[in-house]
Amino acid sequence: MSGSPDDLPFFGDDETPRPPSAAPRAGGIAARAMAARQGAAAPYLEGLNPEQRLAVETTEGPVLVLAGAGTGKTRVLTTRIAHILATGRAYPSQILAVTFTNKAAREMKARIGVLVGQAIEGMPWLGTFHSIGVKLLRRHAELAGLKSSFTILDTDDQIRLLKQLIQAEGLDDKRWPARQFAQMIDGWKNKGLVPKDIPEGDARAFANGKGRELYTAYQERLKTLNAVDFGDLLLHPIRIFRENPDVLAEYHRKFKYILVDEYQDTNTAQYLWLRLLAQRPQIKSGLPAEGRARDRAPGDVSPAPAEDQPPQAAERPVSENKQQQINICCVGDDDQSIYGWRGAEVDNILRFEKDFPGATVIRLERNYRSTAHILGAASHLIAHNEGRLGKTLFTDAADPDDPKVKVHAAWDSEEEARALGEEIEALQAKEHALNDMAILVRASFQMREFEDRFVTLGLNYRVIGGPRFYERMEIRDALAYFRVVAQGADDLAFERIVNVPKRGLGEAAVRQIHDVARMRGAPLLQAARDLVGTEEMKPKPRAALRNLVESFERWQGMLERTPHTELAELILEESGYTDMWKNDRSAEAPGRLENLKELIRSMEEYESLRGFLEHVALVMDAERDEELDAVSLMTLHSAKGLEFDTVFLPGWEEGLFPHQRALDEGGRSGLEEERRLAYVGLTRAKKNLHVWFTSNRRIHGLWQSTIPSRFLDELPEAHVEVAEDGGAYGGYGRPLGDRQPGRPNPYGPSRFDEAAEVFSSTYATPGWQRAQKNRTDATARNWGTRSGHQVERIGYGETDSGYGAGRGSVKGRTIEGELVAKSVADSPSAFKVGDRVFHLKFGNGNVAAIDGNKLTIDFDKAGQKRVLDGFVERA
DNA sequence: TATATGCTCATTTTT
DNA sequence: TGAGCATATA
Repeated sequence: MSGSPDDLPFFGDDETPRPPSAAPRAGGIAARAMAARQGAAAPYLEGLNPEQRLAVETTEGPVLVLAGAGTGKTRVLTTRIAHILATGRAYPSQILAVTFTNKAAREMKARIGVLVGQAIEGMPWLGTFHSIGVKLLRRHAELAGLKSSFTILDTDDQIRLLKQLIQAEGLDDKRWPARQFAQMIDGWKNKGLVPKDIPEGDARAFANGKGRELYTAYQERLKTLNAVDFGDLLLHPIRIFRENPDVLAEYHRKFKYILVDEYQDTNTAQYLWLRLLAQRPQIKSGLPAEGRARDRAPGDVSPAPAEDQPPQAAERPVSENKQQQINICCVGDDDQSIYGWRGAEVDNILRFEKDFPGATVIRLERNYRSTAHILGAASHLIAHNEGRLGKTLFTDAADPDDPKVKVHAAWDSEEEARALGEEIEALQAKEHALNDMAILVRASFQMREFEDRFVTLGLNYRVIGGPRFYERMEIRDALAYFRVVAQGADDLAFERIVNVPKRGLGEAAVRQIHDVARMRGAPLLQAARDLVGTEEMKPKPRAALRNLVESFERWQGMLERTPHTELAELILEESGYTDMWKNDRSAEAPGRLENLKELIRSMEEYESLRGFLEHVALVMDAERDEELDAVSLMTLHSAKGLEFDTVFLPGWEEGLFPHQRALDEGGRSGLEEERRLAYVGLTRAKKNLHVWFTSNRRIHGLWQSTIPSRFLDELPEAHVEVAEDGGAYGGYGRPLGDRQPGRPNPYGPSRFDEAAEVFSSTYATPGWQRAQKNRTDATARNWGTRSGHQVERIGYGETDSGYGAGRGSVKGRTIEGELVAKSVADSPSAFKVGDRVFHLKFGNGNVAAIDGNKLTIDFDKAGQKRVLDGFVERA
């Protein structure tokens, strides 16, 4: 982002835009532009299908491209930019292109580079919402009461700050956790709400009604720290635009084309931000934000969010202003909106045509990724959602040999992992690269079982997602040192490392520094410097502090003349930070030292320490090792945008997927988002798709029986088959003997023995049928209600099959508003200590202890386990 | 200041 | 169940 010519002069390069008719410069673009104008298809247009081409060539006016999974979305976006440039419609700096992730931005830059050649000097305004926000804010910082050198706080800093504020208010920080409040603030900022705008109900909900005060105090504190959080990167520009029409007008003049990737993921703040930039006189009549009824969960009685208020004056189109038309093009897929829980408003994309009257809507439905079976399955599933813009993916590349989508059953998660591992090994034997396979789970706890299994098998795997490099403790500590050196006033950074490694500067010392800082209105480092010159501190801490302050001064003095990697290394050495880990005997210590080395290495790419810090604040991703051939393991969320030849989707059980919490908290729209998540999962696969479910899963340490996900039932029979290993219980792994032959399988052997048959006829087990019935009976209106307490016992031995069972009070699980499972805790346990019992998974054993419906059993073979009494019977 | 013990919580995650 | 956090304890 730095170093582009656009950074320095204010609007420098496009004060005098080249008129479209000007003679093109010799070279790549010009030649192509000529070609384009003369009607000969420019080379970059070749190979586009008609819809894609239309999306590329409809450069004027608002355009919405509904790009289904695997339909060449990125290609359209990049080609469109190339086209705009090549035909001389705009300079690179007149195009605003926003993405959500750095990865997407990087990819786009690279691809445009390839299309256009090096004739352009990069795209200064191609980046994430946040990186562009930083850029805007650095230019106009003073209008937000900041200095342009402001620092960007991450979540960790944010939480520490909030905690201080909560304590300063005299509130109990356990009753009112800073983390939770940080989330609330995020939520407000996602909606574009500053303290005075937040709904009264929200304001009261936190800290004995002090929510609003705390939010205000937080914003003030940020200002004094000359800092912003991620949300501010959008909010400040919005406010600046609203309050300074002249500034906004500059950008209106500047940006001729706006492109937005993943529009379905935009939140309200991003929407407002975009609309400010893209507003045109035409919008005047249909003020978009009005009368927008958000889909709410029943029972949500909080007042309408402020986003429903009419926009403020500054946003209103200035009709008399003869501004140029700004052409906005949003690309997205409403069916892949899976981030509602973090503020994304699917509504933004659903409403596009109203927001931008006269918009051209182009659907990309030709899929280049998956087989017809996979597409058929995905399309059929997603068709169960209401409120879609509607698309149906198709492919021309149908091959009769393509395998159908396979559904597999497993007894429990352990067997699921084992069977899946075998499947992978079998594929590997058939020369399939592990890199082409992925396991996509709903929740990260599911990964563990696979990891364990793969370790046993010696199968390479990689976890995508997980804790990020820059979030690791040692990295953040190191960065804090660098921050203090580069920006002496960074109090949060200073605080983080004053006593890391331990220098005897405990709570008391820090308190003292704080007091001085507050009294003088100076940063902590400054205060510390003053403090060591006085007698106020005890000798020991004073010496330690003096040493630290002097070190910082020394390092700051070296900042300009020492190569930054060298300086960084020196800082970590001299501060004792490296030694701290060298002396640490714990298992992670070597890894942490390795990470620190990696950090220094990664700094080499940057020109200076400051440049590096700027990058780090926004780019939180780490590269993956492409060399290794390994199976990818990740959540469904992190799989969006990726594709693999073979995809495994384990854990398709009610309660896990769709996740119970999504159902409880999100109601119908929660379910629909889960379904979109399933759709995302299915459409990641190019050739082979395997879906799994188990009958038993351990939740919070207790074994629970589960029923197959309703999503399985929403897959079309024509494209799905039940895997031949379907008798997985017997087929894979567990020897029959383990299962006590002759004993009736309490949970219903039919499911496993006749899996194939069973699946094609809606999983004809008793439990499933009952669930089915409940589902049919329960109307959609019942969402989220607690009424209709229907008691049911599933399986054998008075089993409680509900998630959350065994937790004491309310038991059972809601399926579309009906309780199908129930507690057995109300009734005294049918067992007593010493009873001989049998358990399906663990075999025979003796009851060692009883706690409500939870039994501790000493199993003959499996050792001591805790299980629900519903899972055992008398032996 | 280091270790022990208790308590709470348990989807998804970018910037 | 078990991880992460916070307080208790010596």
